[in-house]
Amino acid sequence: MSTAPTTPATPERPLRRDAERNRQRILEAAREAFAEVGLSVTLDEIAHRAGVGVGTIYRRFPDKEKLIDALFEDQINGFVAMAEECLDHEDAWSGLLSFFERATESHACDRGFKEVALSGYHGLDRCSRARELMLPVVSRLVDRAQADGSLRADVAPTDLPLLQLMLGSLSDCTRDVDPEVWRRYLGIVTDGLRAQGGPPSPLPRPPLRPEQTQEAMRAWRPPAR
Amino acid sequence: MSTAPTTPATPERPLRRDAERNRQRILEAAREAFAEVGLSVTLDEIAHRAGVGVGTIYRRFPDKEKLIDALFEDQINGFVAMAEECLDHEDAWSGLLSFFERATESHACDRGFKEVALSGYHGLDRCSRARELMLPVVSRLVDRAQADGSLRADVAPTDLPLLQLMLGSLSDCTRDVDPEVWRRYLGIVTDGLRAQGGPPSPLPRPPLRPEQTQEAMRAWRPPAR
DNA sequence: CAGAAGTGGAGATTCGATCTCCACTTGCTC
DNA sequence: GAGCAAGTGGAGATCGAATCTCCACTTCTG
Repeated sequence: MSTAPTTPATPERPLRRDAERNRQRILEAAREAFAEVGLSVTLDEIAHRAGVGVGTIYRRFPDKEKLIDALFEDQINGFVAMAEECLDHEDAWSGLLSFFERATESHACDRGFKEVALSGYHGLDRCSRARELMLPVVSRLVDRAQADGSLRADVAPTDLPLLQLMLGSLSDCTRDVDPEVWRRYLGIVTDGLRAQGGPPSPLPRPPLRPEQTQEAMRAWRPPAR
Repeated sequence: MSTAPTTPATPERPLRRDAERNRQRILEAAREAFAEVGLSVTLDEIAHRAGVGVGTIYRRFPDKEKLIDALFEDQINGFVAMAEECLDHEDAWSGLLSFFERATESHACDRGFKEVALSGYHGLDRCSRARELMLPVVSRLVDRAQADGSLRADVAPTDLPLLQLMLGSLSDCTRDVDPEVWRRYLGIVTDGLRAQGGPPSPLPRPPLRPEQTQEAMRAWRPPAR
């Protein structure tokens, strides 16, 4: 969300003023484009949004992967920090819910981030290292909520990323139709995770209308080969 | 599953015996390949599996789309029939569950079918006509289960295809790791759909181990552009 | 104002798919 | 079993979409 304080280039020799300005524009445009379209946006598209030529991008970043790595490092570390904060909720269940909701939200708002966070995407060392930090934190969230009897006993920490993945693909194809409707399905899933039944919790969003559903399905794309 | 009685070519003039045999091989190979890989398998791959050259495929089918349309017509009609059968369960809830389970199963076993059933995939007239028949049937399944108080009152018929879509993308990336684990997540989701809480229903499959989860995530691919 | 730094964007390159084409092979009919 | 229409394989024409290169030109800075 915030324009992160991305590394201001190696200060071996400072960039010319116009060059530095372009560098920032590229980073900004890339963040935007990755968020909207996903990691598959072309560099041509990014260059266009930044108002520069492709050549300018290649002058600053050796290749597309390096650009991605530079861009998402902060974001993925922030994600881990968010999970840790959720451990501090005094109520274990609401801590878990809060993690779940914020995680799904990040995925819904930023396709690029979702792809970096969920997939292997080879060659993003810094990002994949951060990903490894997640499982332990998630385990503690799960343990805590099972210990106090709010989370059903038969779910495991490894279930969470997979549930995230499911919700992520839903939000991916509903985003243009109703960008918040994923909350409805998150509600259904989390009701399915509670240990003791009670009445279902009210769903935070109304269902899609039939035409909206049609449109969402039309927006669905099979996974890339 | 069954080798459907696909239209035996226009009987204007019967094919030579070897040609008809090849035609069947192509259909069979295509069914297999679409199921395993999805609609994006190349015709080269299909030709290879069928033990014929690409040219032979093009002699029988004007293009890839026609081949797909021919292949999935029966299957999608069968799907609608299956949904109608589920209306006959005397218990509304188990009818709904049964539909849900069998639908997810078809998607898990056949990537091609999933893509035809869920996405718009333009230009498959016969298939898309069949898809339109679904909503009314699903509505009756939902109504019935709400009328007898087993299904939570705030879900709508349009929720079902979207829940299917979620489960479908899960099964897509877990299929090589544990082809049945989608049942676990189906269990969580359907627990979230029940009207009155009770104890959670036992999950039909154990969770994935951490390495398996890693592998499943590695198998995840972002939607095609 | 000189020269170093930076730039744009056409196009070289690679890749992976669909579909064409024709010299050759096979099956059917008489 | 001969002759010919039907059928075949698969190399390669063709398309499209992406990454990345290159260099004549522009812009900054000391």
